[in-house]
Amino acid sequence: MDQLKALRYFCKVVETSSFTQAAKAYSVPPSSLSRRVADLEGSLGANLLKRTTRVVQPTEIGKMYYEQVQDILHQLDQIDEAVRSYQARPMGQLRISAMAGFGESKVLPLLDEFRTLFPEVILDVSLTDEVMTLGRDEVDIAIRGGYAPNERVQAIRLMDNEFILVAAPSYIEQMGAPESVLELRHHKGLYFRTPTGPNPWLCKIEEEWRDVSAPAFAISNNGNWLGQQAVAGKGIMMAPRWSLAPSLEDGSLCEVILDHPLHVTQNPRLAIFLLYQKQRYHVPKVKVAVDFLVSRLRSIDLPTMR
Amino acid sequence: MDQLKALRYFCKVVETSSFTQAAKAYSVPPSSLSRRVADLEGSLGANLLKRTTRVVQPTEIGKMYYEQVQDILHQLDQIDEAVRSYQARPMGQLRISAMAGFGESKVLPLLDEFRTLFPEVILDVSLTDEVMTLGRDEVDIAIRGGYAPNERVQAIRLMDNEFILVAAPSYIEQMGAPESVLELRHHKGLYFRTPTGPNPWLCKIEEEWRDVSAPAFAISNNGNWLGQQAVAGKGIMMAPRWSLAPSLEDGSLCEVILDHPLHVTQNPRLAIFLLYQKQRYHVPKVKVAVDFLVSRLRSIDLPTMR
DNA sequence: AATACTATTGCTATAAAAGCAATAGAACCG
DNA sequence: CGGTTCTATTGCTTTTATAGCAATAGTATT
Repeated sequence: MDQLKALRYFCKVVETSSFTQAAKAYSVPPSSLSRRVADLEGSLGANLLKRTTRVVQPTEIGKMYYEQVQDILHQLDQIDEAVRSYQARPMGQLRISAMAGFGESKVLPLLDEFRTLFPEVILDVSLTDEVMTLGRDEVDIAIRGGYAPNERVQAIRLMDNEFILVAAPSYIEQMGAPESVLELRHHKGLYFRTPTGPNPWLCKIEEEWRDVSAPAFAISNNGNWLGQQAVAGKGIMMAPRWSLAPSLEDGSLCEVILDHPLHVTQNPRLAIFLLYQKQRYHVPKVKVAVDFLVSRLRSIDLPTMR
Repeated sequence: MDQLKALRYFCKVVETSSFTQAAKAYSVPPSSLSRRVADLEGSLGANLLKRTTRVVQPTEIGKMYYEQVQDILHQLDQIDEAVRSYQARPMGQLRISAMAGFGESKVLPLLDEFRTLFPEVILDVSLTDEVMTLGRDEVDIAIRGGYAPNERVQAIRLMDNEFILVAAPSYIEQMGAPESVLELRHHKGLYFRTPTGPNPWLCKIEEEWRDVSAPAFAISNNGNWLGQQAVAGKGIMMAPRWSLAPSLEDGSLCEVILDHPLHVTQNPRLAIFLLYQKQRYHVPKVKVAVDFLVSRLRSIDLPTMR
């Protein structure tokens, strides 16, 4: 029995809830699927599908089997792709997902150079703060603020993601510079909205986390606009240090130092990571893109670091 | 082409470095293997093996392919076993690995009951502080002081593993009760040796970790013997709270409280976990054993908890 | 009750793998 | 250095298993 074929057939049947549909997908008669799946069930000694002539649905054990087998088939496909393309040139579609702000200011400017280096790689960059699932077929490379979700994913630390409090000189002149975190309640906060909600301002006072957010003047998921608001003296803002270099240099924004350090999460060492699947590193297009992005984005970090 | 068969053949060839040997393992002529592997290479468009008539060894890409394929085949086998045994009674050999001290005092006493409940399950318990690799075929259930090594392994917290400092009344009478961690240097330490070396005594003074171990009077990997030494007033000892309930109750040992809390690792919330592979939870023997051990060992925890 | 769609089964044709014997290449040994 | 032995591969035949088709039986829908 060609077990692998049987597994593929079985999965397709589960996905389409139909032998006929699944058969069409593989361009074979439904009888073939019926036989292969029956073989599979026979060799396992368990019924995987509840079948009436009208409805096909997996049994409890069938569901479990499907979940796991599907994952395995997916892994196999990936390995095959890796080997198949191993000795080929970097080419084909490459999907990159990056956090909106970081992607726009740091990643996009690099892509022209990348395209001249590897013209056969077609880039598909999506900037979003939604969390994409690496591992399913959707994304080749992700740039995120989180660690690796599992051991099949490699995470490379690109740079710190330390958030600092900034405001325009005009704002400070008008409102006065806060010196204590408790004074923030009398200020105007500009908040970045993540998919999980606006980022609060936290600080640890005597081993206890407290939310010392200022009243919100504006909330947006668009960092640029928030930055403009801050520069215009509309409010005070927590933003990642890497995004502030130009504004701090030309003096349009100043860092505000308080009695307690301010954070946006309880996680102490926030950082930005580049994520990819280890299995796929040997696919040429993935390899060159990972290496390129890591080399370029790590070098950006150097002047910011201390 | 039966791809799965080809993969199995390929792996066996890599493992034995020989088509002939691999063929024997599957009781088929070597020509079959040669053809299947050749097919595989054809479909991948890559040479997996360097072959002379005398030596067979994987190419660079072949090695990579082997590693990954082997893992996948292993997963498949496990899933199949889970499904095959799904509706069977709990039976067969079940391997449990537990930390020596905890296993002896907490796990072994339960096994008679387990055996009467599930007489067809043959228990194979190994007590060792060496770290066993769950995931390879060696162990079904492990009881350890660490978290899950990857997302395929489920970890269930059984109880705290807080270490406290204890000594016999006679020892305290003779040596005096230490009040500060810095006084420990004038005491006699009894140390438990883990595979990574004797457990030092650490404490955090002003955000800084310091080793405040007493000079060693005795070191052993046998907790029982160390306990006897402590009861005999030979020295002072750091031991997990769960192991001390009897001694503390009958007064043969007393807890020693110092100015700073003492630890044996920098990890703050030490605990004991039961580990098993999620994939295998549906294998009846594994399921009943996990459920049994968790229910029994968690209930032990209750009187110790606060 | 008739219709339309479904999964399954019996049968035949076809494709693929197994098995065997023969061949060619590589190391070993006297 | 030539013979021996063990190896992987290849040509050919037999055997097995799958594909493909047509017919059947079952289940919803109208």
